[in-house]
Amino acid sequence: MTILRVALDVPLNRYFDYLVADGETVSESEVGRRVRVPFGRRSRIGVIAGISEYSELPLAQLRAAEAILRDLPPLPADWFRLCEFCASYYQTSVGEVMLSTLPAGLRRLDPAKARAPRAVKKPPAAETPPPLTAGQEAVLAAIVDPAGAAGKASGAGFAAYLLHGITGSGKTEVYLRLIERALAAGRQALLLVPEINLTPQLEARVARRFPEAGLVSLHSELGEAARTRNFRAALAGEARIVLGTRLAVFTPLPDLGLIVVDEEHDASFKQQDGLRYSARDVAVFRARERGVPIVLGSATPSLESWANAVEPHAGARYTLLTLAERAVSGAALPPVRCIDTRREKLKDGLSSALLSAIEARLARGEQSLVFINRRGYAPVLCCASCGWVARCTRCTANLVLHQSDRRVRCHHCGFEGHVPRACPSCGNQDILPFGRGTQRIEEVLGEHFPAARILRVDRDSARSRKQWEVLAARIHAGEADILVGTQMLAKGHDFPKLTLVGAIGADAALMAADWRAPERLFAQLMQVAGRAGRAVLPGEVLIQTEQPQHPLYQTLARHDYPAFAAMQLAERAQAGFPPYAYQAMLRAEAPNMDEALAFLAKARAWPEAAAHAAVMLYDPVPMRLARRANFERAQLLVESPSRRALQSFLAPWHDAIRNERPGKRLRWHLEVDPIEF
DNA sequence: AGCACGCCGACT
DNA sequence: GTCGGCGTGCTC
Repeated sequence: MTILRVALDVPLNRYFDYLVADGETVSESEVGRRVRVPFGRRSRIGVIAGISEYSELPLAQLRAAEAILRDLPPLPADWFRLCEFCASYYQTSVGEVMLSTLPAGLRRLDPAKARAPRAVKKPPAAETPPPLTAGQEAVLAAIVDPAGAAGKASGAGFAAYLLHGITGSGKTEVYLRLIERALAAGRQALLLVPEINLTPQLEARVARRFPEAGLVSLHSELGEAARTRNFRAALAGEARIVLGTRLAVFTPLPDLGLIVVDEEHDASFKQQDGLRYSARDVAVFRARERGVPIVLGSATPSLESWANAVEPHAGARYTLLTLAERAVSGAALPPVRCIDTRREKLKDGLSSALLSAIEARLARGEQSLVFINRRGYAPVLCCASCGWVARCTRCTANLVLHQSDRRVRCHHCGFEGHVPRACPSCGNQDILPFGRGTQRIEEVLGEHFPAARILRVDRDSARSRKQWEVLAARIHAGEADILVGTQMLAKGHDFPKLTLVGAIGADAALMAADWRAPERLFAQLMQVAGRAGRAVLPGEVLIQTEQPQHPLYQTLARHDYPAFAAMQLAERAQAGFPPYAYQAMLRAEAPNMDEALAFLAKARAWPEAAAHAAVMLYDPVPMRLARRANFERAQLLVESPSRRALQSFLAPWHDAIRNERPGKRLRWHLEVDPIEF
């Protein structure tokens, strides 16, 4: 008797056994194919995870599979191991991992007729690679040649490298050379990037360099058909290079020989809903499991990765490689200077030093960038006479004034409303904006420099990839003198005429309750500072701050990431925070805070918790944004110095919570390795 | 997760 | 009298 063991998209962590349909012959080679099966009263698409002679259930309870779908090559064995690892590590079911990482087109009951793949447009000439710098040569020499690992036993070729390269040091060229080696050895390469929308030129560059490699990209903005097509090409081995965002880490690659994670510190590698995984961590597991090298690159590595590379007790899990020089000769790192804003009265948030620096750029026909990580006009709208503040009725948050379209918006739930003419509380007409966002800075700069062409770049002005590309093209064409923008502007693009970066409002991150805020701020400022003077023109970075002596700014001014990281790691070690502890977060949301807290308290009181001595459960507390979209939210932190101990606690605990069957109005989830608090 | 079944309150 | 609330249980 042949039994199909099928993974299905249900939160039950087991496979489901099916009989083979009449007349079907099934062999071991069907493992990895999709299958349509009856489940409950409807049909579903599953994946054949195994074939067996026996079932634990009486045969009479088994139903027959409806059809095995043979439109794709079977998913490979290492893809199953990857999904199984993720299911167990992130406390979800195998079926959910497997099915949720397939493109929607492959989960369809009625498979759309596969259109013939469009002929791949081959880019014109393959371009000549630029000569390598000494630093790049050294880095490449230190990385085990994937070709050497080819054909060896599983695990033999694994090595993890942390490539710490300052902005403009030519990390991308290193990636390209490594990809070249992998391709030459007949292997596939997987290149993960944080947000492909912001880096269309990277895709173009890879395509130009490897016109024969059938490069495909995989990211969430891709249409369903294109995503299915690209997934298929990767699985069939036709695409030799896959470039994608976090979801691409699950792409089946039969000849995988190299993984690169660019900007590995970036928070967008962490999926924040559904299956809450870290694509960077999954990538490292995958490389180890497949026995291939992985390179994590960043100018400001995550402290987790940094510790893995430099901490003696981490046993040098990663090999640290450094690119300390900019690749373009003469393009030095821009000097970074703090402007002490305690010494002068600011004009609408801008210091005279920053204003005159912008003025000098205008006079020379160069571009300036003002970085402020807050969109909208003003974060607070307040009545001058009674103190009323515009608040979101559904969230514990203030409404943000968006002057450009005279609306107020909640940045957490999407609520939108008119700007009130008068104070709803006392009727006073003086409703005033407090604080500054990109729109207000844009306005203020317009008043100071009426002749300047100012361009604002934030999630409001660049909603889609297309809009952002149009803006980027205008900046490149020199159609803007001053750019005002959020974090968005810090990524990807090089603007040759940009020689001044001014950062305002950065201090907010120093006061933040989130202990990861300094790490993020340092990375953001380093990244945005890297926009200045990337070509021949020298650049300059000015940071407005009330704490110019702060070690974060001091190390930043010296471009000394290692010193900053050492400082942060010392603080983390002292406080017992990651990477010196492993964490999981149980979150609950309900119409009432009491319900959410009661649920967590019950979970905390799980009797068997006492048996896990190495695991510590904190008290349930309301989240910082305690109410969002009419749900009261609370969380419970679980922590252990041992990842293994945490894992062995989580699995039975998670089961116990699931069996509790909390009320219908309560939603909860467990997140492993949370990064947001 | 869906989607059944099943047992108690306010409506044509 | 029944329409519908959500508690409980199952899915190979």
